[in-house]
Amino acid sequence: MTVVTRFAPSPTGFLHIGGARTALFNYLYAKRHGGKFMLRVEDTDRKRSTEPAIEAILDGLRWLGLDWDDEPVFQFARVDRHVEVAQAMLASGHAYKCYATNEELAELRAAAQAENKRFLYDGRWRDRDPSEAPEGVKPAIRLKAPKDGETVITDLVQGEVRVANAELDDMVLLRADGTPTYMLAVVVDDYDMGVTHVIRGDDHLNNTFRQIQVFNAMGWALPAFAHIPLIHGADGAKLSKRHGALGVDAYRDMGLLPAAIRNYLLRLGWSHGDLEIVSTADAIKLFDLEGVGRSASRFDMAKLENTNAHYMRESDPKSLIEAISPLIEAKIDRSLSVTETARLNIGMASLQQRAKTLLDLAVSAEIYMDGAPFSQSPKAAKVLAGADATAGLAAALTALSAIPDDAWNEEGIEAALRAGAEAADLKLGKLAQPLRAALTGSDASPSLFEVAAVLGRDETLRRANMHG
RNA sequence: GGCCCCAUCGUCUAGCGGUCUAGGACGUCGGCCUCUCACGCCGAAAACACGGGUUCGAGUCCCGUUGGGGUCACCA
Repeated sequence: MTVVTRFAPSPTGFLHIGGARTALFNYLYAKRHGGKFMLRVEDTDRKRSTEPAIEAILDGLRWLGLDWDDEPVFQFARVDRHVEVAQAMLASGHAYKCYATNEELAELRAAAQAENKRFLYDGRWRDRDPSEAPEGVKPAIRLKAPKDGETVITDLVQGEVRVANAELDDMVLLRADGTPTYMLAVVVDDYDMGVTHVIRGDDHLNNTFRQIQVFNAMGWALPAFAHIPLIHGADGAKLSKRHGALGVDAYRDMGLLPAAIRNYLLRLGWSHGDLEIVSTADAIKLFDLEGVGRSASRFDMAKLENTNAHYMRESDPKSLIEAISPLIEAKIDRSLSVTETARLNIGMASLQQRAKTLLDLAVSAEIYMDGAPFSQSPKAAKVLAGADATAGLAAALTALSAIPDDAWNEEGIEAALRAGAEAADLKLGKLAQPLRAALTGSDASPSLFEVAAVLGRDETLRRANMHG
């Protein structure tokens, strides 16, 4: 049997981090088993579903590299089929028409609330003759759910979960206006799409009991279920929009790499011994549902950033330059010159060692722009204002000026600066820090010898002289 | 509140009855390296929620308590 998984977001907002992880797990599971990863847009709520949300979700998945197989299925386009199934259930006696009005239902709900009890539809039309139907009331169609016994979910993550059928009421399959409910639509779509493994957040666990009843009513084989724990915010509460849950686009804007997000999300709730760094290629070989934990986990930005820093270091310098060029251009308000790009090509390897995000990287790369440094950090200013800064800088300048053009490289610069320090009877740091402040406007940067080499003789001396 | 789920360092987790004086990672704090920063390396503090069982033996199995979470629509 070919594995078919699916990610089924409702397009009422952006793709948040929890959805991204659900998609990831579905993707990995399908790939692991050589199956298909499908996308289904659950847009049956016409009031809340929006086109921009659909785009945001699709873009988010694409950006994360979670490409789906086949065309996305739009649930709303399948209403006829959902209605057809509801009618079949009506015909087979697994469903019935319910003429209870909204007012009646509201009363029941209020009564239940007054007694501090949960509202359960009482099945008042379950066995009534249709001839008793009131005039002018359009019926909803409800599932004739089993009243006795229990419904059991055999979940690949949660184990066996059971509930007494008395706890479940006859849910609505088709609304009075003839539109299908989510509960009906999911089951029909999962069945029609040949979904073999339903991997979703465990906020759906309670829905699963009812969905199983629909599968049973239709005589359809059950897919395997795997309910993965939710991701909570740093405070332990559910990650909600009000709680600062962000769309994946926000993480992109923070300068995070998709590979890093995939790795972080994978490890959030899944483990394979002590493995921490797992590429997606490796994850496809290793991912299993047994490795998924059963308790909710908290989202930890610091660890995500650390993972991101790791992937930054591993990245191809060219791809990073491509990624940050637009950011730098926005900052300097012009295109990068050939010289500047050339400097980045040489300097990137060590810049990327130091950045946690693309944003950091773009800022650190500014030192290689013409006209930089664009600002001076307080610490750099302090270094330059120090008592021995002038002497150090002068010694550095003397040493630098004496370097012939053909020796202007990392080794040559280092040799000259070290010799200059010795000649002036100063520690290397006494020349290096003021020079660094002058060249970069900061007290921290890649190797000074490298920075000077990348900048070239003229630009280096120009910057150094501004403080000399 | 009913029902369901969960419970190891601050966080993510390893652990699937004895090898646990509980391991790894992030973070934190020291130190080394060193032209600064970062990387890297070395080291430290830091956890089995509680109470009962079962067992020769429990972080690991069972029950309860407590705590946390989810869910209770003619939303998805």
